[in-house]
Amino acid sequence: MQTNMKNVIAARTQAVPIPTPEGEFTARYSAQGLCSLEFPSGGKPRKNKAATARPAAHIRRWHAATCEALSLALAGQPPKRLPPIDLSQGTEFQQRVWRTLRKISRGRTWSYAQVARAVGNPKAVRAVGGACGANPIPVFVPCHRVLAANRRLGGFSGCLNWKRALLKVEGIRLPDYDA
DNA sequence: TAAGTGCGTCGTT
DNA sequence: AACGACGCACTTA
Repeated sequence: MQTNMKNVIAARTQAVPIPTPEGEFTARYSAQGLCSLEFPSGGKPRKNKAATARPAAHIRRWHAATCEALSLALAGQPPKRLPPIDLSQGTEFQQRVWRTLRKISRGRTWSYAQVARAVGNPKAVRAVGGACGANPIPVFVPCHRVLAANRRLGGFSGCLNWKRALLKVEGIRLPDYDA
């Protein structure tokens, strides 16, 4: 994605921290809803980082849903409610992939090839991997449920341990050699 | 079986 | 034109 586009998005979105036992996630909201979720970075305590303005009421509502859903997800539980999900920043192909990922139910896994078939480009297997890597809302758009064909772990844009952890709390067993 | 190599394929940069 | 969060066929031990 072009950097200037990123800047535009950054300028029009609001970042809100989410403290969890696992560290501080960051949620970003556009006018349409939750547009990105970031894993805790390095574990910085976050100093007096330019105290962002108190979010508007509708964003506070969305954020409450996000926090609750994230907390549940980290425990392997389904969300009671979710904020609106804004995937509009992706390309056509990426959005097709991301929408497909949302259909993978909790506790199940698909292969990259399966996802490729589902989006109608059976041969675009590697491209699906690329789209997963570009997923702006991990956890809620469950790219961690996509494994390589041999049922090995495959990759993850964040640290692979997050993928392992999320699969684990969902009760998904991986071959020993991935442990 | 297990591990390694090579190559097709396709969206993105 | 180059690069992957892949998959598959095909060696080697």
